[in-house]
Amino acid sequence: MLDTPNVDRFDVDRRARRRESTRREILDAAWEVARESGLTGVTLRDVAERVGMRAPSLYSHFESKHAIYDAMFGEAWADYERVVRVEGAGAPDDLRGAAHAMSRTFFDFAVADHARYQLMNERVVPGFEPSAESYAPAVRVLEATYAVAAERGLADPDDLTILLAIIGGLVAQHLANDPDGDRYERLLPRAVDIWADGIGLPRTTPEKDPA
Amino acid sequence: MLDTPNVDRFDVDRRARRRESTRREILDAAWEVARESGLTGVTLRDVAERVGMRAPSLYSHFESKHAIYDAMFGEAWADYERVVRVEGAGAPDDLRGAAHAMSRTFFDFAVADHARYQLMNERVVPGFEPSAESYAPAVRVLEATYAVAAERGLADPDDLTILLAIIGGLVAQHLANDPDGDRYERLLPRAVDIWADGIGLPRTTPEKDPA
DNA sequence: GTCTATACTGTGATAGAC
DNA sequence: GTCTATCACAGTATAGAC
Repeated sequence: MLDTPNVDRFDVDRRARRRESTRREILDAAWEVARESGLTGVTLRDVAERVGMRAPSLYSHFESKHAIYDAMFGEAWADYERVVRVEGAGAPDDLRGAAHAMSRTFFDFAVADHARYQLMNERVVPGFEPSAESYAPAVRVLEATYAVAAERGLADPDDLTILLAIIGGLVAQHLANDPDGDRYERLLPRAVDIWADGIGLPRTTPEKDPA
Repeated sequence: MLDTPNVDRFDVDRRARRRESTRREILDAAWEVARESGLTGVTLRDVAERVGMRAPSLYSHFESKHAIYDAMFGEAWADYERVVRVEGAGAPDDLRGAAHAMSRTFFDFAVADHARYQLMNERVVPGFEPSAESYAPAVRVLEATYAVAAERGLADPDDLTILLAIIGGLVAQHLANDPDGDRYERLLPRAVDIWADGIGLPRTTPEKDPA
């Protein structure tokens, strides 16, 4: 007795795939609710209803509400990582130009989905802290950003930290004070240039020959 | 009948004072809970218990939980306004020096009480928006800041907006990533100098004679 | 006006039947 | 896996004691 049941590999695959797709549906519904009702406006009952379930059934797929937030967090940063990889490919060789491109990319991504940005970068959900696994893409993006800057001749990594604070500060002001306007978006190029001037980068695209 | 009851002005005063002091006790308790359990960790039952009441009794003094947050919001900005007035009195005459002093003041005030900063400057409480009355001191502080900068020769007010974003960005990073450390505090002077250099302010305290 | 008791609705979460 | 039932806890509305 206690023999291996008659379940071949195909059944296991199918079951795993089905389970994955249910998780996907739940996450899609959660994103939908977050965009409509705000990040903290997400309720399990609302999410469950959109996938044709009762709230407790969600616990078959996620350990808790925070686990759903956690999966969303990882997804958001993975999405941003993809965007950075695509747009970063065509980034200018000079540090100032790269800073402009990077800040634009970040600002646009941030502003496109307020709830997503709050989840990624602000501490809006009371008890939530991302797991190491979900945090990984965020770390990768940051490390890649520092590497890109170093390649383009950034002397002090602290200066990049400051640039990131500048951009984050403008995004925060935008979301808090002028979410539908362009008051802070307009300041973005100026802010980046102030930073570039402030750390002594050359004004225009530098020529290749040093002599 | 229906004569004016025998209540003189003293009784009215005393009652008003008693009412005010009860409000004070409630607000103090609310601040206490906010510092201990986080801003969103404040519950009416917890606040009520600390002032020796039941939760519904708070409604005799505040219309709602948001009304308590609103009073706290106004109080926090009024406190900061007071700090700015005191420390601003001894502010340097040059714009760079004033920027350094101002950013220090703001950063220290922000970091001293995380819950207070979240209430003042981040959108952490789901449905809460400050009333016009509570918002007033915040507006006054901002206007005064722009005035101080203009007096010291700031050419473009947008540049001050950018400075404020820089400081706010550093505070946000501090609170999110290194609340007990000094990783971002250390960057503050450098960030302000980058800004000052970037908008073309002289390096040292300028001398009065232009020739 | 101030406070309490009670209760209503909605939340995340758990237990157990099917 | 999904359900129903239920729990503990939240904010808050209401009625009534004082």
